[in-house]
Amino acid sequence: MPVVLVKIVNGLSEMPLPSIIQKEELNNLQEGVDYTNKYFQGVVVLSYPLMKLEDGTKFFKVVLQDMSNLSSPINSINVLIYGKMAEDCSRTLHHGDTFVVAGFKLAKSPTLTESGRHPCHLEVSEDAGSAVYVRGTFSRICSMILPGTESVAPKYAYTSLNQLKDGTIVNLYGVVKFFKPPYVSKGTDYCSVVTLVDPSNAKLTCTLFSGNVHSLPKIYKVGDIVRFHRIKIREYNGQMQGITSGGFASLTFDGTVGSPIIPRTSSKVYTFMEEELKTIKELRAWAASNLSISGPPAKLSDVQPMLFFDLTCQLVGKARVDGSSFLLKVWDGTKCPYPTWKVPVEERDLEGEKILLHQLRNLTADILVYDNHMQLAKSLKIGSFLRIYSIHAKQGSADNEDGSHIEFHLHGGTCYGRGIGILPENNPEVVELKGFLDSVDLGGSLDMESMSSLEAEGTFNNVTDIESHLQRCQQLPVTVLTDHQDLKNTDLKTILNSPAPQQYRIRAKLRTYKPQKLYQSVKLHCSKCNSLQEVPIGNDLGLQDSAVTALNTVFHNTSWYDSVMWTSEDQKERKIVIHFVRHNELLQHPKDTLIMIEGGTLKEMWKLAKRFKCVIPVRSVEDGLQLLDLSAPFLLQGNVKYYGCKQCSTPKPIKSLISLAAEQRPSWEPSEIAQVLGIEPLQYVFVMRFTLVDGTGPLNVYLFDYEKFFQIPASEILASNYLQQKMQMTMNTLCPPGRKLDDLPWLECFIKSYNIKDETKHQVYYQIFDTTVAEDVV
DNA sequence: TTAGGGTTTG
Repeated sequence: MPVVLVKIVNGLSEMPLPSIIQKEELNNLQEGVDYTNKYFQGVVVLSYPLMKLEDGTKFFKVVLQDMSNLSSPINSINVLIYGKMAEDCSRTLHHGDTFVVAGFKLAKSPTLTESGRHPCHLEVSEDAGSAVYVRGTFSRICSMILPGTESVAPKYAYTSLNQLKDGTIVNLYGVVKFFKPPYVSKGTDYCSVVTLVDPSNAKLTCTLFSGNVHSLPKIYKVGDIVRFHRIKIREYNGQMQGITSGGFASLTFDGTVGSPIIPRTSSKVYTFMEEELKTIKELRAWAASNLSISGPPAKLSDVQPMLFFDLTCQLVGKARVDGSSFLLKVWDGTKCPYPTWKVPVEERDLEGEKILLHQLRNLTADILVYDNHMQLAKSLKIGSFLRIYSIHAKQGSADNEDGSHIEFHLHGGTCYGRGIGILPENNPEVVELKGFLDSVDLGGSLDMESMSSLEAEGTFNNVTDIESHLQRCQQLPVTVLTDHQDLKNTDLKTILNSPAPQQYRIRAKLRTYKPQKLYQSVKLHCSKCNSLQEVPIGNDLGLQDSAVTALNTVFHNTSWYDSVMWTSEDQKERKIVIHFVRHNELLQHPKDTLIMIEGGTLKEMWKLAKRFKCVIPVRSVEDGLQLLDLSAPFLLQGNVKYYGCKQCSTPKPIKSLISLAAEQRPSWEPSEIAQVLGIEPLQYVFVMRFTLVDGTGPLNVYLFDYEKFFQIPASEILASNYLQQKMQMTMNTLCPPGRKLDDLPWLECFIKSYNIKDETKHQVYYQIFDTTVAEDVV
């Protein structure tokens, strides 16, 4: 039997044991029996320090309690572990863990054992062919934080949301469908309104009050899961309503499938047992298919005018504005693609690190908060991490001088959950944001926008400085060579009159280009057969095939993935199956997890792709899973749909992915996935025709670019308005609309000529190589 | 007591 040391914390509810081995009860253990194919399972109630025996062998001893036989006079046993396994176990095992020992030897204990303990002990080692499995319990984690709380857990009953009755006080679980972060009420308390749903399809809106903001649920986003204890149910306007009663307590959990189950609470004592772990997992799985939970919150770079959005950010400055509004200056490391409004405030009223405020001046957003939000805003600490809910990105008024700017308002009131939440430093999204903020280069290049703000701040002394800088910019070529700097320029006429193939350096102007609608320039290219094809558009075309047609869909819980099936609520009662690929028997963090989906719509797949590392649309066939027809993407990752070449691919069964899943740290690279699945991946590419002029003659050259020329990956542009705008701006710089030929900027390019011959004709084509848009243009 | 979900109009 292989040696396996598996640590499962908050993972699977069942041990991933080989089916050949069978469970043995404590009271059946007898000397002289062969336990090679048996296992014993118990909870670690005692462990001793790791020791070395006289011959140097490592030795570790634990006491396991048989939880299924607690009433028996003998309910625990010593386990002696030898060698490397002793070392591994001493590091891995903790009090309260469930420990499975397979393939052990049973021997009589040489000394008198304590009362209640079995007279024999288990001997475990790699040499004896033993295998051990460890499952950390949640109560262990709680007990580490709060020693002694796990053994006295009262048993709670939970009421489902469709069973609530007027005038009762109940315990319940729910998935957050809507919430208002705690705000100062007009009375004496903080208030938070939370709407919950659960698999009974009932809905409950709870109005929670507390003088202490920390005793209200710490909900950060829709989809979080809460457990409420002692909430009072009342009828209000013909509907059930929850309201805080004496002794109200709550736990809040991240609702993401596979993420660590760590309760957020201010309670000093709470219980959390295995059963409840199961409830959270069930609710997560239910919510994943039944609730529309938006993807990651917007960044400043995604902001669209006229919309409301939630922003996760860091506070860098704050200032009093007037009696009804207050200014928060925040950043998230990205830049809003539109000019943003700067709220004028008195220098002396602005709180925050002056140098940092200056450094971040082009990255901060001014958010004006009104009325009831002012009190909380004033109390915020500079440097803290916030999530501001339902910020209004308002188009600046047109009569204003710079009419196109965006203003950020947090209006008064709490409609739509409008408010400010303070995120703790250990919140995973804050940890991620901090990492990102640290990586932001504050040096930055001197772009036009930062120039004008510098001017406003007096760094540029007068208008002439700016004009001369502008002129200098215009003289520099807008594209540059990445190689071949030593070549001399050739004029276009000479190129046209020369035989192909050859390579040239040219200096020319871009008179026109095709396609004018830039999104039409994105194609899919097969590097094997050299074919080009259009990118399939939008809708579910090609994914119809993934419908789960048969009720007896192979519902495999195999060794390498876990499967969950849902039925959609609509009349079609569509079946959706998601298969979560495990790694070393464990479910990983969603961001590291590959999932496979049957019966999902493209929209659902996009949503899942935002949460999980990869999504592969599949269908079930008799002997397992297989890819859909290659009209559908074979993989969705991030914002990108990956397609395979129908002509050059030989799809293999999905189980070919096992080899990748078994890697130490599966990277789930699209290229690797394609390779093991027998797919020849198509690459996204920009294909454009530039008409260049230099006074000697026009020349049509083709641009065939994956990402080098525009410094924008062709694969990502279709999913990003921001990148499309950026590309449009670049093209406007290369070929400014409405400009006379004389006023067009120069491009420096490296081009190759080549021959295309067929039976009837012979033509010379030209293609741009080793050229990129200049740094100050991007 | 407060608020009782469904965007300000600065």
